[in-house]
Amino acid sequence: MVKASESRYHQCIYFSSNALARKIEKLAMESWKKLGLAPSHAYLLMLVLEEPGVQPGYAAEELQLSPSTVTRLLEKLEEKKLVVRTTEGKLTNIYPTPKAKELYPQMKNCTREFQEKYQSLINEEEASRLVKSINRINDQLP
Amino acid sequence: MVKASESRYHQCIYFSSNALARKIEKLAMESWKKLGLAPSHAYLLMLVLEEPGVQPGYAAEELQLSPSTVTRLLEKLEEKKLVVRTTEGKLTNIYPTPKAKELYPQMKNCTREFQEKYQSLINEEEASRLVKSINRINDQLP
DNA sequence: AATATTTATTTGCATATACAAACAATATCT
DNA sequence: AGATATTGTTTGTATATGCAAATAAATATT
Repeated sequence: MVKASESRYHQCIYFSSNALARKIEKLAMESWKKLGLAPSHAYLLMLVLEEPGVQPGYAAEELQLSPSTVTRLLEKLEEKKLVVRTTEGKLTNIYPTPKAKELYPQMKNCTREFQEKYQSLINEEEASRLVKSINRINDQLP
Repeated sequence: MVKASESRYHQCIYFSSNALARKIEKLAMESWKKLGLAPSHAYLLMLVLEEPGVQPGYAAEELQLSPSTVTRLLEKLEEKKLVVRTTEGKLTNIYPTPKAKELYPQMKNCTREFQEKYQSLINEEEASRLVKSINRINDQLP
């Protein structure tokens, strides 16, 4: 693999940001694999575990995903019997199943493992600066 | 939209990097829309225009995409009569069509427009620092 | 109260991307 | 030269994601 800093597009945030996201995604996938969950599924499920009854729209905001993506993720989590949705009028509430509750401690472990994994690869201080900087810029973007 | 810095996952690089990539992708899409090209198609096509005869594997490295993704992008560009592939043995060369060559100046404009657009939204110096920092970390990741 | 507007969620459709396997050709080794 | 390994590309299949439209319910307006 050509180093990012050697690619002809190294100065372009389009490539840098995409490449970073894909690499981090892959790292996260490794950590969550043992539970058979993709990172996005896992984080959504953790949100549901931490706030039972949470609504899809709120989850979408928290996870910075579109509502439709959250619907799709929920379909998968429901198939796996990890959440149930109850609809009252126009509102939907999402609840974790007992199976999901049992999984929670292992999920916390995966989170920790992921943090450890990427902090072993990246200088911790630089990583933390980077995240702050990315967040600041995310807030400036539409 | 909840600010990135207010989301419960604001400290997690998984979310930050994904959110950034999606936002930048959207910004880039706007710039390229007028030519009917998605950003990844556009950058691949520019590479082909700048290095006629380039091979898919090399393009994949430059664009930091997998070879199979490049194949898929090329299929689309071929459908649009913007590139042709010639295969000799196991090697493939990609060439721009005259139609693509005509498009080149407009493509350069889109690139510039995209740069301007995101630099109007983000403090230029901070953006440049961010890109450098992202590249450094990309190089540290597997 | 009837109509119009807004809000929350889901669907239909489309794009982007990758892994693993399949091919296909070339290079290496013996 | 023949067997084996390596390399470059494409396919089959799967995941992730979003936009725009469709639904459906709640709220506001007249």
